[in-house]
Amino acid sequence: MNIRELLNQKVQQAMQAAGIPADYSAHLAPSKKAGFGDYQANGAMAAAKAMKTNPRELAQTILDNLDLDGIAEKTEIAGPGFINIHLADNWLAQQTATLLNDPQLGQEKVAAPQTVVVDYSSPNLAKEMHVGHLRSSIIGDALVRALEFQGHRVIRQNHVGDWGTQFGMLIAELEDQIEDGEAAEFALKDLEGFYQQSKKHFDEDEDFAKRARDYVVKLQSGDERVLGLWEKFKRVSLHHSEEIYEQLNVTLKEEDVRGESAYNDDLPKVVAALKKQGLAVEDQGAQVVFLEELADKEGNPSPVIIQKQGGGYLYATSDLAALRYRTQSLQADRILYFIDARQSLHMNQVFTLARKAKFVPDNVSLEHHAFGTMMGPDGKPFKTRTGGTVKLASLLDEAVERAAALIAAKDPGLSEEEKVEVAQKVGIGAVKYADLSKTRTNDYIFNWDAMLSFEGNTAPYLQYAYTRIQSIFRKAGVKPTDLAADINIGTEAEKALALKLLQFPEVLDQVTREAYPHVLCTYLYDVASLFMKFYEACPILKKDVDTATRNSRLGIAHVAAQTLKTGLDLLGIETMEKM
RNA sequence: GCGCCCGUAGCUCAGUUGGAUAGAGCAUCCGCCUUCUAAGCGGAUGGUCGCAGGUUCGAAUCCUGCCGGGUGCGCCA
Repeated sequence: MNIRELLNQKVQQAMQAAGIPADYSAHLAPSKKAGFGDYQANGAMAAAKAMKTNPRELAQTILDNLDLDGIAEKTEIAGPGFINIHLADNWLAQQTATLLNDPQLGQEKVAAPQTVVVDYSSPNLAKEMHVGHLRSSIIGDALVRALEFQGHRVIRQNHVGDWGTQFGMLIAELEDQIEDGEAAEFALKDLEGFYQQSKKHFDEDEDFAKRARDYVVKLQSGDERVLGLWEKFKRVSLHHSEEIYEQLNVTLKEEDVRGESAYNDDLPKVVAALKKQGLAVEDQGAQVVFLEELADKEGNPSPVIIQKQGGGYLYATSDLAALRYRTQSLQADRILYFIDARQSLHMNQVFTLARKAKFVPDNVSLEHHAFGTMMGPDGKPFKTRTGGTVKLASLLDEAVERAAALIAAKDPGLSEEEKVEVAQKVGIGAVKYADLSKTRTNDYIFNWDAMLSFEGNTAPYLQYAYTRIQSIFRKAGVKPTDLAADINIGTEAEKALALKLLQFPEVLDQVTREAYPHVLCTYLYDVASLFMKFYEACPILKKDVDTATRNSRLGIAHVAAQTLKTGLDLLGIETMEKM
């Protein structure tokens, strides 16, 4: 049940019955102010303008044709031609009751599922994961979960950086250390340190550097021994990423990894295809495509190098190969990339070129969902005190430690085991929510105190709202599944909460359409706030509450809890029974 | 130089193909617990929506110019 869609259809029909051409939309939206009903249709004004008639009169004609019997208790025209719709309490109560035992919470599985390929996280295996990988990993994962919840077929693609010149250097270093008798796992325990060390050798030791360059060639020509060392390195580095995903509660698994190296065999084919089509031309010894589509003011086309002089390939080439794989082999209808905004030009070039070369059919949607940089509290890029890159692992550890300290200070009477669980879920949830709740396209300021303040629009506030409801059920000794599907709405607080709960599907629509998880965050915060108000205004277990009212309110509370739990789960944030 | 993103309350942020009196949280101030978790709720203060024009019934939103910040622009990924 999607209220917005239902009302939109009804108003749309009424508009057509009123003689308005079908291309004018009802422009239906939730009302912004309490006095303006629950939903408003703003389409009459634009239509009247085009038809050169009086907007209020046209709105009246639409109302005359609008049948909302049983759904709305009142419709009215306001201002220059707004149509305000006041939904009926009975209808809202009935609809809420249908959510009681519905794990989908009103979100029906889509009738025509799409195959959606989502490219996210994609760390460079040469180094340890750092804060720069956080946003892609958690925003991408939230979208993946939301799309699956709607019933789409989602294919995760972790396009890890596992190829390129730096691997020659890393393999040479690994070889040296293994000869010294160290196991690969031990040598690579500190991946970041290992990288620095190998870089140092490369810069300072000419023989080492020569060997490193030689290994790049051997790697590319398939030398078995070098390939073996490379595999060993990759396995350890991937294992490190998997540990991070597990702690972060990100759903990426080993089988979702398809790194750059997977496309090695396709790279010459991509170049050959582009040359054959006359798109790629030789320029200063390299193979270059000049895109007039992205030309500057003077008409200079935008160059994309797909093969270096000397024959090496670049990441534009492997991104093109990946696009071919995703459309041809994976049969994607939609491909989403969660990559830093700084790569916007690159993505634009790759998409433009892929279309031009017919690697991707017109009906496949290519979407770069960019995001800004993570800044420190001073507004500058987030770094350690010494100016180094912040490792993701230490950031997450610190989050859990800080959460544990707060729990210890509050002392809510939890067992040791519960404290560990709550610290984990609150700490990680706080970090993720702080990020997910901001519009992804902007840079965002990372601030420990704000995200863990346990007040306002934070993960702990939402988690707390959930535990409050669980506490009510524990106290009542009632299983939610035993509740009769009988809900009554008698107060403003109940109505406002019920209406909000029924809007879950329409919010998810927007989230997956625009790839904006912050919309879901705002929604869940509204749910939690409205529940808190309901909790204050509507006693449930107190003496003077009659059984019918008590059960109805338990029902509303249960749907609120499920909405919070499910919504947070779609964001990759866990809930707990007590905190 | 050119491209892309951004500029909203002291701070952090919302604002749904242009809609009604621009909204939250934090901070500050004032209230509310012997009764379902006060990690909560209610109220108050706080705005030239960067600046200037334009488009129209209507602009934070669209267009143009300027100011300020970020980021990117041929052989790294």
